[in-house]
Amino acid sequence: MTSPTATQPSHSAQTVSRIPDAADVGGSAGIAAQLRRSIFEGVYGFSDRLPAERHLAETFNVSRGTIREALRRLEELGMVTREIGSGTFVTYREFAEQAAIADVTSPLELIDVRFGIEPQMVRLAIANATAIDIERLHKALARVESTQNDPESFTLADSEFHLSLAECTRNRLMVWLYQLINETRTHSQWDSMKDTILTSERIAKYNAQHRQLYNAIASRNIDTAMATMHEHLERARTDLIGASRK
Amino acid sequence: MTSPTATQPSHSAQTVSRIPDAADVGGSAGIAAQLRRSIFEGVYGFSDRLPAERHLAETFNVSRGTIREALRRLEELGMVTREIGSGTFVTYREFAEQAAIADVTSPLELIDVRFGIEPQMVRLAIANATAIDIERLHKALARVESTQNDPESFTLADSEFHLSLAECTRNRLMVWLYQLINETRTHSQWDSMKDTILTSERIAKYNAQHRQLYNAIASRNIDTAMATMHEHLERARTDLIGASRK
DNA sequence: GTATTTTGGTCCAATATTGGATAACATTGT
DNA sequence: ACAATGTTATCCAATATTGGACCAAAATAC
Repeated sequence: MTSPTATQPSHSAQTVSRIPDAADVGGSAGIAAQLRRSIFEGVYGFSDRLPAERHLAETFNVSRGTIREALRRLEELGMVTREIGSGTFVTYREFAEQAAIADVTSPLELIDVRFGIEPQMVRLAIANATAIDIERLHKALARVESTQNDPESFTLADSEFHLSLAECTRNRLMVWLYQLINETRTHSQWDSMKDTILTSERIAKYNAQHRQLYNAIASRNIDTAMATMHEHLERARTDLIGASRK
Repeated sequence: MTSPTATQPSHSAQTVSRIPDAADVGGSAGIAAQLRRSIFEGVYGFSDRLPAERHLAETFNVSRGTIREALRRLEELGMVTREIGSGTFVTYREFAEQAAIADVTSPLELIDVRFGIEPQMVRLAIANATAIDIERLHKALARVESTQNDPESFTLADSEFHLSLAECTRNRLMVWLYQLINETRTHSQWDSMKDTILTSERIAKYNAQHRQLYNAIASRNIDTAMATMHEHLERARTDLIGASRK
């Protein structure tokens, strides 16, 4: 075996020596390659669950042990994590173009930008928000207030609250920009610091400011609203600097 | 596997193992994948209500608990929020294409956003600009000043000047955002108005402000710089409103 | 206004499914 | 003969699914 020509299957394409695809290699290595490619291609997106090992064994027509070996390789590559009783989940996330920017942006840089955008958002919101916008902002407020103890869900709800505020401006460019800023917020190094920073005490204080901000906007009190937003961002910056000192 | 040809046809044959789609994996994970895809595709748009849990349970032919688990995953990803007695609502906003946003953004909306960004840019520029940044800003100033009579090239050089200012902040997110704003600027309705607005007299006045701004930044005079930037934007807004009245 | 219906939120216990682990054996290539 | 890999089988621990019931908030009907 091993004569190079012997491997060519072909009746048709023998002219070009076909480079064996990684997936053609039999066994766990080939299966790992196929799964990896599927993940790269987006067949399985971030946080998706792969078919169960026993199902994969059946579809690939191999034993479960082989599948487990293949998955072990993917796990080593950091592309999946496996949870007993639950399944195998994709942890690989493909990056959008903006992810490059988002990844190099520090939380402090983010705050600096927000210091420009958000007070202006408050001003425009007071000038342009309709009753429907205020109502939506109120719902977002209720949601963020209901996440007292979980940093993860607070971060999410907080983003939604500020995005609702952006929508109050009735300025589509503003909304779009703020979406991009929010995106950066989830991808930046903030992600790894939030558990340290967001104690339930701090969350409570942030939420007090959220409510104050809402009240000021709903009553069209621009001075209070602007002042509150400044305090809000100043507090965020202070907490951030305090955390990076440690 | 001795006979190489027997088992692996690999291309073109029917035995290629088809990897099940993410949506085909059973249970809550598969349902979450299907719902997520529907949201991405716009079947359920922003703020739309998803079918009731009990209804989804019937549709997917699974128990309500499974549906709830799938929805919990979507909630975790920030794609939906759930309200007792009301329903499950989509909170995922589709990123509109940049060009589409640019086309529907009015020059006045653009000015409103710049009113937030640019004064902050001035502040950060004074705090962070290096000698090299100041030098680059100076060159940009020279270029914009040399375009006294041509609205087209003034618009271009003006964009470059403000972008150089953005670079003075040493904040990559700021630079990136301002590039997007500049993009909008060239696509917006501004394009059709600039020949009316940009008389050589107005260009001269804008450039006087550019120089004043540069001098204030180079000498780190923040009060003068901020005031000048406000005047600059205010003048742009006034000229714009004046033009749209005609 | 009140009453009814609909909706998501929660808990329970029985059952099914999943990944983790091990052992005995088969196949392949060296 | 040897080592590596794949196969088959079995059991375990953790989790998911199911079907049911009831609750609380919101919407709807009256």
